[in-house]
Amino acid sequence: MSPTLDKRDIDILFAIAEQQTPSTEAIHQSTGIPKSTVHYRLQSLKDDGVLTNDLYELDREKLGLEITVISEIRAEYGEGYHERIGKQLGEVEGINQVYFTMGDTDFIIIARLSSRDDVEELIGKFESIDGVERSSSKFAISTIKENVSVSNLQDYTKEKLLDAQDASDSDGTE
Amino acid sequence: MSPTLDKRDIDILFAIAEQQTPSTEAIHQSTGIPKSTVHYRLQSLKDDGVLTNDLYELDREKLGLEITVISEIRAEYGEGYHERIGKQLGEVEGINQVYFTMGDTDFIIIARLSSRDDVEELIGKFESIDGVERSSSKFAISTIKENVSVSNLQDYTKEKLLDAQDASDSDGTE
DNA sequence: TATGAAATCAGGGGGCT
DNA sequence: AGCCCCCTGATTTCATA
Repeated sequence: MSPTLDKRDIDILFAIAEQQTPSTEAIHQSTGIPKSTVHYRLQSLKDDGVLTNDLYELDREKLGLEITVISEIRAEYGEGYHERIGKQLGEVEGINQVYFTMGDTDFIIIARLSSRDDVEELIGKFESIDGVERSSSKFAISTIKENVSVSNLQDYTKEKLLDAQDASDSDGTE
Repeated sequence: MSPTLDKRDIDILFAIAEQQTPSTEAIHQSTGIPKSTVHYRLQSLKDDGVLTNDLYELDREKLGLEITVISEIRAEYGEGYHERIGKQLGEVEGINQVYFTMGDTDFIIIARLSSRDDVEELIGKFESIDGVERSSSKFAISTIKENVSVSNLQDYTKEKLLDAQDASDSDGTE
């Protein structure tokens, strides 16, 4: 089932990462691989599901999502519990990442929000999920490294994002 | 300084997220906003730094990076420490995200690796960074939700990724 | 599968509203 | 700012090895 990428595939993927663009032309220029071959390989990578979608990277501070919350969640144990709870966590507005872990916590989630009120709301939301026992949250003072693409927008409603814009307009960040 | 996105900008961004493509044409079709206006708005979003780069989303399991490690790191306190340590953490091979937090830990990092050996190596690496006191790591059994783009490749060497491919070839995943 | 050449189509710019 | 229209050039297809 493994796609088994060879050196050429990896070269192409790195070229995309380095030049920050998936353009056939750019890949061709930096790797020397003929344009149509690049095209051919890219097609295979997409078919194999290695590359999924082509989306822009997004600056979430600029979107007004300036607060990063990292929460550890402990949940009741039972048949199919993780799956259901994990799924529900993923649906909570603002949650960008959900990891199911082993050890003393069951889930670790990372959320991006625009206000203190949102944080309270977030915690309220996941504590109200059936099976969630308790949670412990931390703020990230700063995000030193993280890549996120536009698809994360689907974690929010348009309304929230518009509110977030208004908020950052009036808070002197102008 | 805030870019102040209006409803139209948000609509365009959501269109990209929903259709999983940043194509001017696709955005035009789904929003009804004229092509050249879409073009104009996209340009502004790029100029403002809201949209950074256009990169593919990547399936890291398929790349052979099947292990997710989440580590909490405690570091010595001092002038400019976080900045330096955070930067060094970001440079460790395999680390995809670095958050600087408040509370009982100083950094939370998330790494993607391909083998047990890599995990040991990873922990060795960040514990050897000057100023790092101790760390506690968890494995994610599964990643329920997460978006990542090709730029994450820069967290690895080509060699590692090729090795990862070999490993998944011979482990019966074929 | 890989490639060169040819055809197609989307992206980007000029200028008017 | 918004938008129509045209042109350029990148993407994709096709035929061949």
